[in-house]
Amino acid sequence: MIRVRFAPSPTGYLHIGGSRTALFNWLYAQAKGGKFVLRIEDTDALRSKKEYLDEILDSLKWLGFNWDELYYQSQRFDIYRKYAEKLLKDGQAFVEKTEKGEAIIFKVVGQKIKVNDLILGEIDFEAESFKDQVLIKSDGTPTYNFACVVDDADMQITHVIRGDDHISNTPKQILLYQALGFKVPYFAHLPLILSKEGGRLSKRKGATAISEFRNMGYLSQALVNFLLLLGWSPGENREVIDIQEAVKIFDLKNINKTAAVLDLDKLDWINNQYLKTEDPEKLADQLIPALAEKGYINPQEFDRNYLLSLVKLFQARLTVLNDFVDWADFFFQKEVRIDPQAQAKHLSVDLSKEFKMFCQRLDGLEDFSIENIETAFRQMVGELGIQAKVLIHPIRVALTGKTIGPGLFEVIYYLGKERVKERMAKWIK
RNA sequence: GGCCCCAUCGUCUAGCCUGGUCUAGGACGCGUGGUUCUCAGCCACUAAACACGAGUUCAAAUCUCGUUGGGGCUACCA
Repeated sequence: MIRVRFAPSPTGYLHIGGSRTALFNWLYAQAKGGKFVLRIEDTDALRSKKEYLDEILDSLKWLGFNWDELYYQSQRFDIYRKYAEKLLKDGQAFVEKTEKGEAIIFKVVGQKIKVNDLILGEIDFEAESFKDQVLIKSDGTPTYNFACVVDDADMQITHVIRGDDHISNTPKQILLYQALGFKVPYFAHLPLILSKEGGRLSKRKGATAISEFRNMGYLSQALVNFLLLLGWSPGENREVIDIQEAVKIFDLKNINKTAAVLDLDKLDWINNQYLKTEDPEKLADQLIPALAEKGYINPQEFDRNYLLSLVKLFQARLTVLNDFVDWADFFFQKEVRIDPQAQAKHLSVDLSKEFKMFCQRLDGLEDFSIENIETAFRQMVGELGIQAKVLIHPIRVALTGKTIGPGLFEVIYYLGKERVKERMAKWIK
C-alpha cells in the first residue's frame, strides 16, 4: 500500500509551490490507490497561526485534495521524545546543557550516503561534512528533520514527495532512519517553482495565497490544471487535462528535473478554457455571493433563470469569474453608469431621431425576440441608409455604459423593452 | 566559501534513457490577417530555443568532461 503525505507548516498561507507539492502527492496516491496523509508541522508555536492553518485546510479542500488522515506534530511531542531517548540509551545521541535547558543531539558518524531519488536519480553525499544534529531543542520541541523522520516512519509513509529544497536534508534524515532502525522510504524531489524575478517564491515574489486565486475568480479545476503543467506533461501536446484523466496517466517518472518559472498568463488562458465549458448553473452559484455583496441581487429571492441566461452570455469572454460582476453590472443596476470616454466617443452627436425611431420599432414588435429585434433594427438602418454600426455603438453605450460587451441584440433582449426605452430616452432631446 | 541540483523558443513543455525519423513539435504570451456591431471568443499565419567549449561517433538537442549561468541547502526555522 502506497502512503504519501503533504506536510505544510502553518506559518504562512498555502501558495502555488505548496499546492503543487500537495497535488503531486495526492495524485500519486490516487493513481496508485494509496493513501494521502496530511500532516501539520506546527512545532514552532510562535510562528504557527490558526489563521494560516484554516487557510491551508480550506484551500486544500477547495482544490479537491482530500486527505485520508490528518496529524498535528504539536500533539506528538511525547513520541519524538521517546525516540530521542532511545537514541540516547543506544549511545547514538548525547545531552547538551544550555542556559535554556537540555537538548538531545544526534552524533553524526562520517560515511557515504546514497540517495536514490525517483526523479533526480542517484545522489551521493558525504556525512563527514554534517554537523551533529539537534533532535530535541532545549525548549523541548523537536527539530524539523527529526520530527519528519519519526513521523514518516510512524505514519508508514512509503514515498516522500517534496520540494527540491529538501534534497540536502535527505542524507541527514537517512542517517536518522538508520539509527532508529526504520525502513528508508522512497524519495522524489520535485523541481522548485521559481518566481518571475528569479529565486524561490516568497511573500514578495509571487507567493500568492491559493485563497486569493479563489477570491479573484479562478476555478479550482483551472488552477489544478495549471499546477499540473508545472513540471509534468501529459504528452501528446495536450494542455487542457482534467484531474480525473490526470489520475489515470500520472506517474512520477514523467516529472521533469527543471525548475519552472511561474508565469500566470497561462493560468488566465486555462481559466477561460474552463469557464467557457463549465456548467452555467455552477458558475451562477459561485457568483451569488459577489452579486449579493454589490447589492445586484437578493440572494434569498432572485430570478435564477435570468442570471443563468446572463452567465451564458458572458461565459466565453471571462478571464476570471469575477469579471462578470463588473461587465454585467448594467443588467442589475437601476441607473447605468456611463463611462465618460465611451460617451464622448459615441454619444456626442444628437441621435434623438434615430433613438426615438428605434424605440417605436421595438414597441411595434409583437414577439420581442433576439431575432426580431435584430430584423427590426437592420430594416430601420436600411431605410435610413446608414451603416448598422453607426447606431449600434451609441445604443450600446446608452444601454450598458460601455463600449465593450455582448452582442447588442442579446443585450436589448435581456434588458427588456422597458429598460431599453428608459435608458435610450435619456438621450432623446 | 563548502556541499548538492538543474540547463530546449520570453514562459510552460515534447524530444534526451534506447544517438540518425529534429531544416527541434505543441501551448501561453507577442505580432499580423480573417470572422462579427465592440470586446472576448473562434480561425489562419509570422517571429521565437537545443547556454558555451572540448571529446566520443560515420552521425549528438540526445552520451562524456569542462566552463558559464540559474537554483537550493549550509539553524536548538520548517
